[in-house]
Amino acid sequence: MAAFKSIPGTFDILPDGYTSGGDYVAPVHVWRRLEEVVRDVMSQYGAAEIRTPILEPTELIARGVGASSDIVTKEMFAFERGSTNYVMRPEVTAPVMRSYLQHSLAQKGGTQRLYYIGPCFRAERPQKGRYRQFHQFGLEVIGAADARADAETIVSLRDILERLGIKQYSLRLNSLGDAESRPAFRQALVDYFTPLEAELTEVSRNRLRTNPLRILDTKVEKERALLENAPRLTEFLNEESKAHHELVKEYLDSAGISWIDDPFLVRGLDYYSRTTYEFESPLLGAQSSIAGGGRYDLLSKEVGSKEAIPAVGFAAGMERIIMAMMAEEISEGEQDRPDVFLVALGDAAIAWTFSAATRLRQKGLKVTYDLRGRSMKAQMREANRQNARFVAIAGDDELVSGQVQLKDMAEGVQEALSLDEIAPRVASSPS
RNA sequence: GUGGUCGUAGCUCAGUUGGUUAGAGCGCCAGGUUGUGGCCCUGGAGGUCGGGGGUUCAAUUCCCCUCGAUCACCCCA
Repeated sequence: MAAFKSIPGTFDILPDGYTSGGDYVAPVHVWRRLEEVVRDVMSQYGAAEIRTPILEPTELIARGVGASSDIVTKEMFAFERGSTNYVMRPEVTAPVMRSYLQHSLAQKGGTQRLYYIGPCFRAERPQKGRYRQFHQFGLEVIGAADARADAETIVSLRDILERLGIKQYSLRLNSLGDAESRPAFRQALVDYFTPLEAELTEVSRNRLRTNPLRILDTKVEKERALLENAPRLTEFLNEESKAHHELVKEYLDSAGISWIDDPFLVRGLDYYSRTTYEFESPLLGAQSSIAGGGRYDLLSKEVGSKEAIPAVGFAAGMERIIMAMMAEEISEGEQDRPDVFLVALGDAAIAWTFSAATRLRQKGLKVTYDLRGRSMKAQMREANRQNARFVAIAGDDELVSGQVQLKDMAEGVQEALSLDEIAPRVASSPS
């Protein structure tokens, strides 16, 4: 038993994949593959990367998520130091908005398309697909009210999933209406359910007070039946919101995306408006959401902007996407492998490996060698384990002649070459 | 925060109806090959049987607590 272990709900990503308590953690090259695809697709959409601090003022996040104080006190890693309250960011939308305002990015002309990749932290009890340190990537399109912006975020996410080879996912879509319709609907829902309170589960009774829209999420049969006659969000949308929603759906159709209109899809927070959506995978258990997004025209004012700045975006859970990739048995890119592994026989050759490696690396090759002075057999085994393309063998004879034996590990053939001939030879061979 | 299940080697798991030195496969190390990997054979290292307490002549095994893992609820920004 090791003396120290990683904090519950956190995990190491190693060069090789491993299982821990039955949980598979994908090797680092899978993560890099995902990140590459994200960067690639994001740049196709004209999005630029933004990196914001892990630590943010607690107040920023508290304003962002609204007054649901439970989230701040119980679900976040927050602490006080001196007179400042810090929080380890639980999401990146509010930080990006903060950064946008802080640096007056609105002055950079038109809309900002910003994407991020990085860790987030929530103090929840871990379960499948839910960790205390987890990783998200996301896109925020700030300064655009146009329905194309809403659709664009969805299409970019679709592109990323497709590029990764993920086939099994679904997209649910809804409109939450604007600053007037949402509170009206919320009130109507409360008015409808209050007389029925006795028929609700305890959970839903709590939601009735704290977050009535969440009742729409219920999985209880009886409550779903009650919802049949409940007020419909769509009835509360004004003409502009309806038109916006229709337009988003038209754009999605033209992009060839299939979606499900789900009037029960809600987000917990008040700053969302109009478009809201969720990508789900059927392969992930209870935490089936792989990405969620929507329009948040009201956030900017919550975090201190004088004017409302229209914005739309999504956040995607990288752990869950990788779980989906693993479940679909997607081949996940390649592990890094050395071009040349140097095998040394004898003390003179051991000293030679260092200078030879330096020289070959300066020519751009990936070069490794054994650091423990082991037997030739062990060195060959190590070269094989590292999946080296070539092995360069040097003993006393080779050091005298100035030529080493370069062995092609896949072909099993070898030839005598000088050190300077190695790089061209490796380059001419198919990797 | 609540509940279910589970903790034996690096990994996946046997096992002990409580009884001398706790096993296998894979992985790791080495030898079989005096300078050649993968396959095969042989050998080896590696475990205070998650931790603490209790019952007992004796606990890895039974009981309690605790920690951890996992799944679900809650929450979901």
